[in-house]
Amino acid sequence: MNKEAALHSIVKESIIDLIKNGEYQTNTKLPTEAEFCKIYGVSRTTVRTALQQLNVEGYIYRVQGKGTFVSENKVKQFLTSTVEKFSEQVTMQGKNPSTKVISLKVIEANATLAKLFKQNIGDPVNKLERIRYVNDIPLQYEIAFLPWYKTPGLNIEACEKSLFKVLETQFNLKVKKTVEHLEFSLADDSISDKLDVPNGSPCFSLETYTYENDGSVIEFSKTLFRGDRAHFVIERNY
Amino acid sequence: MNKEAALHSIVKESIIDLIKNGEYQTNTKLPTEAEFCKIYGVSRTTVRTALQQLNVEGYIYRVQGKGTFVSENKVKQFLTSTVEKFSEQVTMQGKNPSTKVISLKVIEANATLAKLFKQNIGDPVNKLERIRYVNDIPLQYEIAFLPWYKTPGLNIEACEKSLFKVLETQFNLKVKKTVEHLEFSLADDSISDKLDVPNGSPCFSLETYTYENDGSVIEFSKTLFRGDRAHFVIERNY
DNA sequence: CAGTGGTCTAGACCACTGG
DNA sequence: CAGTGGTCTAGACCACTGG
Repeated sequence: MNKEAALHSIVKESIIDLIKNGEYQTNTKLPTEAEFCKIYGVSRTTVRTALQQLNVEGYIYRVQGKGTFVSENKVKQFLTSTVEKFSEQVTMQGKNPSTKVISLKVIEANATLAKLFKQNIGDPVNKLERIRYVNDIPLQYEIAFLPWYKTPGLNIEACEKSLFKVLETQFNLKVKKTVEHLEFSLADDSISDKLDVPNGSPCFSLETYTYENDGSVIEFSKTLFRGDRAHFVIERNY
Repeated sequence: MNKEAALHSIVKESIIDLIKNGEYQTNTKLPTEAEFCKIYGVSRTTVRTALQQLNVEGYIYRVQGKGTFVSENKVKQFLTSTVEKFSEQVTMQGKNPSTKVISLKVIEANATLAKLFKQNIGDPVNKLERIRYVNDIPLQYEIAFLPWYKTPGLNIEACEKSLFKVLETQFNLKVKKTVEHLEFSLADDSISDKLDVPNGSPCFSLETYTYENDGSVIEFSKTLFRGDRAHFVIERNY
């Protein structure tokens, strides 16, 4: 189903692995572009494409005239990857993540969901409720909606891990864009119960729209974070 | 002082201008890569570099086999550009932005600032306090610190506009990276007074570290947003 | 000065779109 | 099938770094 990965992706993933395995240590110098060309047997353009992406994603930094270096192994809680990399991020902070699926059911689309997914009212939609814990204390409560025709047979086991990974491997859906809205809100009865906080506690409300290549929405989710335990880090390279 | 802009930057800025002027309308097709090559008399690589950046920044979207299109003119409140593009963002939402400089003074670096800017304790640091209003209602209160040796003679008039623009044009400092920390906080006496909200009102606290090319910090700021009026949108393209 | 990343060119082949 | 963006190569010149 999947076409072969592009060369620059292979180079990129390979370098990420080497960084994670400790082959390339933090703040040490990576091979030069010319050396990478030889190592992987590809052109400089291909190496540069890989390195540019690693730079944007924060793995490396580059200094003209000096070289390319491995970034510090800091915790990068990109807002845009809260769904995708929850477990990994928490683990990197030396804590223990877990996910509990509250429910996974197929519901009928209401007017809002029908419009969002370009379906008709009453068409089937997967509704997934999850709570995520860090060291067994609840951090976030999440409700996700996915149109059934794009994600038939979504199963609970897969949802206990990464939803994004499931979309890509099981349904061959490639995420092109995400738009997130972050606001302040207060825990109501239902939320305070799920996050184990008093009614009226401060929370972050994060609504996420996930788009496919063709511009259609493949996921809409609403996540509530405990205000006393959530901390977002946004890092951007220019 | 500034070296000449790269060709791809010139192409990029030119296309942004044409979009803003309405030459290229929302959701219509842009010229093809080949056409841009002819228009600007540059290679396809140069055109693609420009278009790739425009894609990441949300100006355009691309569909293989079809073409390149102008994105919808939505409000993009990138968290990372709250400082830089405050006025522009607010204006796009049809509202009236204003900035009031509370104070601009030179203080002596304490231990934290000294360490951050790699200076000695007691070295001079610019301290800038501002309040930003939308339709004359306060939205955010900001304290920014900039090491004096990098920003000598910073003046109040410049600070009423864009600090980032001043850094670039007046001091020739190019921003390479920003790291922002977003947390929940409650307004204390001082803040509640400045933002005109009751003591204990919910706020967003956003701490920003701004880095130069060589990895040194050129700005540290702490901004408090009114929780009842702030709404962040984070958009990312893949 | 040699080493290294930044910019740019010209050209080739591919995958996807839509008639 | 022609048109269009995606990937890749080989090669050139430049700006910046640090001995």
